[in-house]
Amino acid sequence: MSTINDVSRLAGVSKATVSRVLSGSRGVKEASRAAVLQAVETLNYRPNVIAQSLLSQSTGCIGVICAQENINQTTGYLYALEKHLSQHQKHLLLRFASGKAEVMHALEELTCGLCDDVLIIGARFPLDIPYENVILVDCLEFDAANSIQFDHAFAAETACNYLIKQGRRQIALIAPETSCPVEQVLLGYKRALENNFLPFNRNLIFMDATSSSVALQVLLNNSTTVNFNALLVADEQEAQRVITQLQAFNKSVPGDIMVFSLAGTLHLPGIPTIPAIEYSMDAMAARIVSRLNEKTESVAGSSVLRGDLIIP
Amino acid sequence: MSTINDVSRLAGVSKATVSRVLSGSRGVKEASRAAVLQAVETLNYRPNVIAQSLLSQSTGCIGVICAQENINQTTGYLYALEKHLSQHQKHLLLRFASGKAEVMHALEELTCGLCDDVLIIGARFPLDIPYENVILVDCLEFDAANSIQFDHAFAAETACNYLIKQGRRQIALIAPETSCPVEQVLLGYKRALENNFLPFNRNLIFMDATSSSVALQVLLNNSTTVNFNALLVADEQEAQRVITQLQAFNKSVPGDIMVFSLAGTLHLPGIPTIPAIEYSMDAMAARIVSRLNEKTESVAGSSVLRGDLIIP
DNA sequence: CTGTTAGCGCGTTCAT
DNA sequence: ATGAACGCGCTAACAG
Repeated sequence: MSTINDVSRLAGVSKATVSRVLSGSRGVKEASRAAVLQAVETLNYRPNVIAQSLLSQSTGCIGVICAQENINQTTGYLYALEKHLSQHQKHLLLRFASGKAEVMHALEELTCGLCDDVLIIGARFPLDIPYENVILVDCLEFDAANSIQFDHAFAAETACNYLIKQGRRQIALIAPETSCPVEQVLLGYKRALENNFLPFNRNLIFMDATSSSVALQVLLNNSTTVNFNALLVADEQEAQRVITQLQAFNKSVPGDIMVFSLAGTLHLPGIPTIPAIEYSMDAMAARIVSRLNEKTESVAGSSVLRGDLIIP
Repeated sequence: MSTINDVSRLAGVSKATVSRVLSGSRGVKEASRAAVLQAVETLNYRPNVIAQSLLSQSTGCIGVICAQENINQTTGYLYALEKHLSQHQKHLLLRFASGKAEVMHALEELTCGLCDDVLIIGARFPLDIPYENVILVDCLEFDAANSIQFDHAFAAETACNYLIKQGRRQIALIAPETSCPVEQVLLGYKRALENNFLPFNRNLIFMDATSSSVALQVLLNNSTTVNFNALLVADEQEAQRVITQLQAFNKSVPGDIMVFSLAGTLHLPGIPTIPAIEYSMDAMAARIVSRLNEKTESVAGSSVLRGDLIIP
């Protein structure tokens, strides 16, 4: 790769002039401007962004650490994020990490000058970040200063209200800690029940189950004593899993049991659409990018994103 | 962020000594080594990788341009790739691009010193790359020097052989140019037919159809004159789409028509598994990383990856 | 064993 | 208008 020295030599001017032509172009004699442009063309010169970064102390790289346990998801959110970032001349440095140790390790590697800022997405474990320029997206810390949250309480409340209006008053909830922030979900769940003057039945709630399959089985086994005609699950994958299991036990969906996904739908042909809360990945990306730009002006804070109700 | 100067000042040694301690640690007096380590600790100093990159002329960043038309896929391949790359101390710089212009634009932005190498994945359009350090993965150019190809001919041949052994001798093929390399697929398709002494029926082949739905409809409308009891499609998404359409026309799957996906399965609960060719993303990632390391030793070439047959 | 010097490629003074 | 010089943070070569 040719450098600015090669260009200045070929054009018969100094490095400074070359630099001037390529950046501002102001106050340069037309002759030398043309010569520089010509030399740039023949040498196919492009300024080395690393050298520029060293000087400007910013690389334009945004680290994105995906901490989702549930990796088998669509690229939807990465796509939306990348589109918004590249529109703002920023690069997306991708990293997957499961568990706190891996996240912190990735963070170490990205914050040595490589990335201007780092996003941590979907961590379902506590995380105390010692760095400034880190934004937590849909992570556990609710009150962290620099975080963008999905309003899971709102989602659960909306879900319950919808189900209740559909005549489903016995709503089971299977939401393991690893897939969603349980306190938030439970908060919304209870709020909806209260507002509809319905009793809270602890036997319908499964938050600590290691496996959602086991939780559902407990429900099915006790179905003579514990009634339920709706089921709230963390995401669409969980939904499909429980639907299969329900059908194996002769429960029709949504006839007997209405299954509701608290996060997203897959929109795949062949899969029947179920009611769900869906978060706009585009809105999320927009929020993130605006936050990144805000940071330059040293404004910060926590913001909350609410999902749309999808009705099949 | 503190610099090497801060450390050297605090430790009372020169920058060079600090550098020595942090890299080689060989031939440094124990006293000053301890002083440096102490200063590093208190200042929480970490070398700036950008400055190191400027000197070493390599950033450890690998650009990955995803040119898939079909974006709604799983993160599977990105996950596998990132895991392999980070294992080799390399960073994955992600970029989505549709169409040649966008790909070339992304390439321009990444090859200005930011990325040591660039991967272009899944481009279904011609692409003449003017740069050295670019590897084409599952792209159109079959004979490009630096490419890693999926053996689509082998996939189609395997698929047909399997279907024929299952008693399906009228195999329709819907493979639009945008989703797979048509020549390759057709090659394998024809080879299998020849080896099984079956006639080639042009009316079963749809390669240029703008929409696979239209193609299938042509087949269904002509079903009195053109028989088919198996259907080869590009990927699982296509498969689910055509299955829905087939069922709407009272064709049972796989009873009347066996649908075969030429690339991948989703393995989602709720979706019945169909026969398919599945490429190991882990094997692909391993191949890519080994090619990346080979390049350092200036060895190159084209290699081909074959997929596994998945039987439901 | 360690400090000094030079230079990676670039932008930005400060002179001229 | 433009060239020389400096510095971004770091490592490598040389000298002591």
